Amino acid sequence: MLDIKVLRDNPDAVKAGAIKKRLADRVQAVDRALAIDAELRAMIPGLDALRSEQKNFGKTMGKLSPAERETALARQKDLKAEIGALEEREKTLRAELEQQLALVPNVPDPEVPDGKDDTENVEVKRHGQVRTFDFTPRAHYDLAEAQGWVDFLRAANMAGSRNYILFGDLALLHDAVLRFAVELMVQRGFVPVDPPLLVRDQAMFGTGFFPGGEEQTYRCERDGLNLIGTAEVPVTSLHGGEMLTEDQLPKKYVARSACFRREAGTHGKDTRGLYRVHQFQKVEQVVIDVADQERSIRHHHDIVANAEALLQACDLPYRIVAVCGGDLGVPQAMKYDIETWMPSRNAYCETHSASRFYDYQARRLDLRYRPKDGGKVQFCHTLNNTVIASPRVLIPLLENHQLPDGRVVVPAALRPYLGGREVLGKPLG
RNA sequence: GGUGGGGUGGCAGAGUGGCCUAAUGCGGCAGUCUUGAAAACUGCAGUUGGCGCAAGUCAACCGAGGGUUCGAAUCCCUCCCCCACCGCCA
Repeated sequence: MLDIKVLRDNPDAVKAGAIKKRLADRVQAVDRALAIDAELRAMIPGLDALRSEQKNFGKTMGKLSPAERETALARQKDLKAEIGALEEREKTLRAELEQQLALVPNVPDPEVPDGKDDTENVEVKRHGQVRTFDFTPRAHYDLAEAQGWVDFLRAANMAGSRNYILFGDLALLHDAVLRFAVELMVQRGFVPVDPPLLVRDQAMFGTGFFPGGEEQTYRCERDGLNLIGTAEVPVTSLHGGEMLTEDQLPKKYVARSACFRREAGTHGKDTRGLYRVHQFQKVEQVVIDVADQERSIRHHHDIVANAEALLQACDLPYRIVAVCGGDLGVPQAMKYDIETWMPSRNAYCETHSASRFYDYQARRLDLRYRPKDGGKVQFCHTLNNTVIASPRVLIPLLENHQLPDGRVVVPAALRPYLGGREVLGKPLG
């Protein structure tokens, strides 16, 4: 949610932002919001004056003669009807304003590259050597199935497509990388959180997933609850509705959680293997801090660096892209994706997504703080980034670290989580 | 699931139809005193919106939404949440 004042002062910039995000259909929400705002502001002074008159009546009533009292009461009746009608209109307008304002996307920062979709994201950094194989490397699904580490068929039978069952060492590796990720973040001062996975609509709305993301979300209709697609939702909502004090900030949280995504509209895309699945585990980092653009940008770089540290510790080649306007979501002001090299796909593929929102989420969540210097109450800034998502990260781990015989080398950083083992699997024929 | 008690400003906590324009305390800010700090004292101060260059001024807000009333923090209804006890249960 943007401040209505931003729309008033700079409607063209807000509209240009929506167009840069390729959300042209939401441009009209700006004009609608402004029209409603104008009507509200035109009627409020009159309404306030009437309410003022009504309110003052109680003080004078006692001094009136019976006859005067009669006329005064008649006037009060009129006032009541008049105020009632105006309040009805005000209520409708405020609801509509809220609705339109909720549709207005956050304005992308100037540094966000122009572009229509993820093919036009701009690489800003590349790290690590892409491995060249002197044997024919196996794709992770072939390798894992041959090792008896994964079963897609039985998973599909019991749960439908885009599901998987991990077994044995791969189940352990999955857990190892997640545990490593949590510990790394705890070392870096983040507070571990184990949040609810089923949340109310307000949390989905507050983080900007609703309206718009309903189709991607599993919903428990009879309880009115939604399964989270990322721990960003409950963790960013953690202090929703609260008034924090500046000395409580920044809040840095790390949450490991299961994540659920319907992947509607992706039929036929990435159907093979562990890349695009309905349920996965993710370690997510969330930062909540004061309303300071420069600090937000610094946090943004920090949370990217945290993810990089993890990938480097796992000896995985990756690159960072600045996500272009057309690939940016509604609530983000700027986003970096980290893409890790996946030999079977012969490409760098998204494994991390680091976003900064400024106060867009905080406004929707009513997440505020009181500045130290006694200044005006402010909305917080929020950011988040993946630390690791598995099983997706198992793809590069298996494929980049495979041996010619189908065994897999464990990166040194993960060995403590696997009983010190350096290699997983048995030699394949 | 059942019964009962609650939800008031940053926090605690008074307030059962009209001087509530929400007491009081804590915390916060400014000042006096002090080498500095603490204590003490004095003053300022809720949030949101409208109008205004500003001082200011008007309105809304007492968990959410409806209702009764000339008038609601206060009475009624629905919902949400918290606490206590009982039942069931991982």
